[in-house]
Amino acid sequence: MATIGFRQHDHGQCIATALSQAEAKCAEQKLQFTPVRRRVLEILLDKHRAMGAYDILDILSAEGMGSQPPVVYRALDFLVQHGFVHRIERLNAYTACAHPTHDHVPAFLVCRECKAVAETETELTQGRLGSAADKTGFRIEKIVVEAEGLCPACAGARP
Amino acid sequence: MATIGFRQHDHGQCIATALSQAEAKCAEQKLQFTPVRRRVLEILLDKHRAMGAYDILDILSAEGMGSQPPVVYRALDFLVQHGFVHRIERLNAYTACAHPTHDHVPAFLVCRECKAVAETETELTQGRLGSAADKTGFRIEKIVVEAEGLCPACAGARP
DNA sequence: ACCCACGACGTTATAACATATCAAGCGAAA
DNA sequence: TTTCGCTTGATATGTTATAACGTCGTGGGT
Repeated sequence: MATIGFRQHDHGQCIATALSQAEAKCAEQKLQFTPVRRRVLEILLDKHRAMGAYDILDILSAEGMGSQPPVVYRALDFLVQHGFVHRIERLNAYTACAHPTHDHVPAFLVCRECKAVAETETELTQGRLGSAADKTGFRIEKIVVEAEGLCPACAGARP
Repeated sequence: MATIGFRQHDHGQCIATALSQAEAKCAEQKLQFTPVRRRVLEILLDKHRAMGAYDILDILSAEGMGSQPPVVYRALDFLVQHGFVHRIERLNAYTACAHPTHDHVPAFLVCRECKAVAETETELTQGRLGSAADKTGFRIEKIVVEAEGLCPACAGARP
């Protein structure tokens, strides 16, 4: 299941697995996997694409789970903080993590046409960025890598 | 002048140089380096840090150069498009390019405390991101690399 | 059993960032 | 001189995010 994205897969299974993994991790770390948090993760897994906070909020509020922005932002903060969800800076949007079972520096391929997002991982930290940080005494805590371009489908549609 | 940032330098000189380089490049490519565009670049060079569009707009409007958001966004679009300015996705902010004379994939070190920004360059495009793109048929057009952490000053202030 | 500290959630309001649209000015090309 | 293209002016609105404050429920210490 490496480099998931732009490909077919058993989606019901994929959602169920991810949800139960999240549940397990929360139990283990004594985190509260509350209904709102669970539902937000479920929505992101289900759509399997980057979604804006307000897109998610629309769904939540249609289901009577809170209709104000802070509700969804708090849930997203929690999910991001614990690695279940990543924020795509380029889109101001959020997407479920494709490999939540281990720590990693995620990297994204974002289609500028259809906004589809594929997640992969990157080594980095070394290389020029790391050495620039060392030289200047900068202490890196987090790295964002996002590539923008055309996904196969959109490139095919108008090549 | 590689990896400028978090360091002392002759700032007046640095601004003058960058401005005249921009001017030259615009002349060469028949681009209009209009007063608003010039002033926005100058402001970013002067502050030498990431600034929000509305921070810049405040300054512009105090000087009578247009007081509505589109004015500054249009200028920023122009400057970004031609490589004089970079957008920092992590901050929804903008910063003058540290090496505008050649094409490059910029990478940033962003201090989460004081929002200072240092620019460096990165190889990338190869490595796992490139190979993931190849595998899936994704066509990369642009890459964003941003590291968040603590700059020397802020790390020193509370270590 | 009590209470109280803490974390989550509800709600209002507002801040911050960005764009659509249409009209007007102005210089260069035809 | 007319026309074209690009820049700017101006209004309105859309989108993303957070501040601030109150309430509620749970679980630990007494």
